[in-house]
Amino acid sequence: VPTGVALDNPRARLFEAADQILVRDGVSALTSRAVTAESGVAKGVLHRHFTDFDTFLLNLVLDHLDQLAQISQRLQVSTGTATVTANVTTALIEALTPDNLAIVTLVLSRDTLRNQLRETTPAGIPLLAELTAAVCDYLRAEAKLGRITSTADPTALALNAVGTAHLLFAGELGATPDRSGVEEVMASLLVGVERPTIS
Amino acid sequence: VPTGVALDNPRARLFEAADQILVRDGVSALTSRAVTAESGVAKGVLHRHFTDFDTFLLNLVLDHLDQLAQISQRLQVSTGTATVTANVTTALIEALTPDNLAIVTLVLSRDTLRNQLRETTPAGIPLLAELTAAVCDYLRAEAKLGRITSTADPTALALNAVGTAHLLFAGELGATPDRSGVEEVMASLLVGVERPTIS
Amino acid sequence: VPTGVALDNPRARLFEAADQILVRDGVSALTSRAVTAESGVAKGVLHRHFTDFDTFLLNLVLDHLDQLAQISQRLQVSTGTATVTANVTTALIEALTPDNLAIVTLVLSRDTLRNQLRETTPAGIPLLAELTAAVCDYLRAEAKLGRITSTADPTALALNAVGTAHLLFAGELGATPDRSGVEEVMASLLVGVERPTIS
Amino acid sequence: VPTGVALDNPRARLFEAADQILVRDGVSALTSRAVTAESGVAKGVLHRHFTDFDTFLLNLVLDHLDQLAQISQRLQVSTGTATVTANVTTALIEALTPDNLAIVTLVLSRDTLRNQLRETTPAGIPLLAELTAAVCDYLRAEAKLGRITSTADPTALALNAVGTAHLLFAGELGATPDRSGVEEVMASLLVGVERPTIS
DNA sequence: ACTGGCGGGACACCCCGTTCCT
DNA sequence: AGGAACGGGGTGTCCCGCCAGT
Repeated sequence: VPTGVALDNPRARLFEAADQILVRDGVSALTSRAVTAESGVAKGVLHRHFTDFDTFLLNLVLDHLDQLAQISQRLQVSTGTATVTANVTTALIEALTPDNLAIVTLVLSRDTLRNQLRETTPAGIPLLAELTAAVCDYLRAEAKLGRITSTADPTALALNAVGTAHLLFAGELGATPDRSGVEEVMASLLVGVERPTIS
Repeated sequence: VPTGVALDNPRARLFEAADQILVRDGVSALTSRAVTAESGVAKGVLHRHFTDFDTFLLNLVLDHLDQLAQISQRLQVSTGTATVTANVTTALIEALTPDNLAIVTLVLSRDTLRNQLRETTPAGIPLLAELTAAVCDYLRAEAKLGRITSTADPTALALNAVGTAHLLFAGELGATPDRSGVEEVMASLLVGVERPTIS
Repeated sequence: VPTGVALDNPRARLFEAADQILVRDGVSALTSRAVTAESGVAKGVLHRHFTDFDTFLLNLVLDHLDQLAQISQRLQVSTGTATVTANVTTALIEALTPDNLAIVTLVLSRDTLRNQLRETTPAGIPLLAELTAAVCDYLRAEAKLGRITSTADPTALALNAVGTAHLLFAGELGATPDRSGVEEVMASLLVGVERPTIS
Repeated sequence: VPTGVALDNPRARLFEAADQILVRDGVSALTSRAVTAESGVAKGVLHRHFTDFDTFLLNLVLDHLDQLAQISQRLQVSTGTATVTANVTTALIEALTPDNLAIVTLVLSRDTLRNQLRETTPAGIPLLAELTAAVCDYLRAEAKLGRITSTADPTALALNAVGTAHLLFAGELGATPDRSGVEEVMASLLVGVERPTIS
């Protein structure tokens, strides 16, 4: 049943559909047909808005990178508030959603995709590298405020936090672990580093 | 083209070929044809030794799990020798080879494979979960010897070490990072935990 | 791009565009999109003036049949003038233009189109059958005038003339053969049939 | 139901299937899938034996050209036997089968195909041009035997015979016209040219 | 036991005819 | 009138599993 109406933000719709497929059926189920079928649009729509399916995937990752940038910004803004452990925990939970974890797996499993992302993420695993950098920046800011000890290495701590969280979150299948457990792990990570805020 | 000649240990040859393909071309290139072609063998050979390509992949992972078990054992044996940092570093470098990292990605990208591995690895990411458990056991043993503080949480430390190392190793593409860098990161992880050995 | 302006005789414009496409790019290039694009018109215009693309094609052929009817009439009017060979040659050259030859190929390659034309052309190949009938009528008229021998079979001669000319013209690709060559062939065909005009 | 047995002359099977499709369903129905389905063969078989579907079509035409060459040879061999009219009629009926007529239409409707055939058939319509040449050669041979008048132009006569026959045969849809009718037309064509054989 | 062709399915990409909102 | 979308189809390609020969 052909309709002459222009779709409302087709890119976003396709991205959303791709996310649902990734989380529900895994990376191997993410085909162009599956995306268009999931979003209830014609096959040609994808190729009208993206030159290639590979290009679509690349933009899908970039879209998630944009969302991650917003989380990073919120983390940065939270500097000096609450506790360092809480702030980092919040950011990790927000960042390592099933969507984003699936995106990470997608990038890892598609070499061409990863190669294309070498421009935005020259080193490390896309998304995780950016997240690590954001946590690192945040810790550096907290260090300036004196909320973590100056002897702590922000780079190592960030790598640590993200690596641990990734292992933790990716281990569960689809289900996000509850906040208290994550916070506990993060606290043990930052023990001896975080200073109690003096009020 | 000779026929009828029995191959010498075809399973090992196929596994080796699969590893080479994984490291060289990525998980998406690991097809049954690629495996048989890489090992210079007819397509039918794979199906004579494995009922299914999925079964082949499962056994490939199990093969790597066996190798990992040997590394774990060596780690356990090293208890009390050298330094904790050095021992953990050695184990991580031995365990997180490009081969094994590719196997991890392979498992993550193939849902059926991961589901089949739920029997051997009920929680966590296959290979990484086993590695974490091994490190945890090792740290517990060191704690008994008093080489790490009794207040340290071996589970959290192990998760930490493996998560960090995975992020570090998987970030590089194919190239293993040099030992000194890894040892540094592990040292910062174990700072305040590892006690200097009293001689 | 002005909108709302009624096109000047859109049917003729579309037909003309179709002819250009046929001659330039061949029958396989004659799609609805090509026609509207060639005539610089929106895709919907074609369907506003024709219920169907098949209907458009049918009317395209009928349009050429109309033009052919005018040629036939001119041939009939020429009875008694000049020479029979010259008159037939003129009609064939006028009729078997690259446009019309492409239309013949179009009809031959589209079964539905040919079936629809069974009403106007019950037997033979559309356009060629009509042309043959016209030549036949003309020859009969000349026979009445005594300009060709009464023993000649006009039907066979007409079939002959058109068949030969079709082979000759369709062999060239786009280029119409020069008149002298065609006249020569027609003369050899009518040798022993055409009587020299007694003045 | 896969069978490991190598197909018996797959090219011939595919050609035969293509012919059946052409005659039954027309040129527009001749797709690669239709060919493999008609011959009861897997899709990949066509691409295993031909690099391209276009290449397949080219070879299909060349195959028919080969068959035509055999007919031409039989015509040449018949020189001096029976009557010229009978021999030409036989050749035309054998050559202008529904198969070959469909092939002619196929070539006319596919520009790329025709362009590729410019090497074998530089001028004229493929198959018809070769047939015309064969008839011309035959007539020349008969002229040497004195069975047709030396004043007759073999080239024009051949063009005439083939053009007329093509019009006649292609006018019928699928059904070959009966021999007597064709022979009558050919006789009228050769009247005044063929000399009665003196016994 | 190994070899190599086949069956069948899926996928990306592309084109076509058509509808219909803006 | 213009242009986006739609559904269907076609091609080339890949991949896995299978099995008759060798």
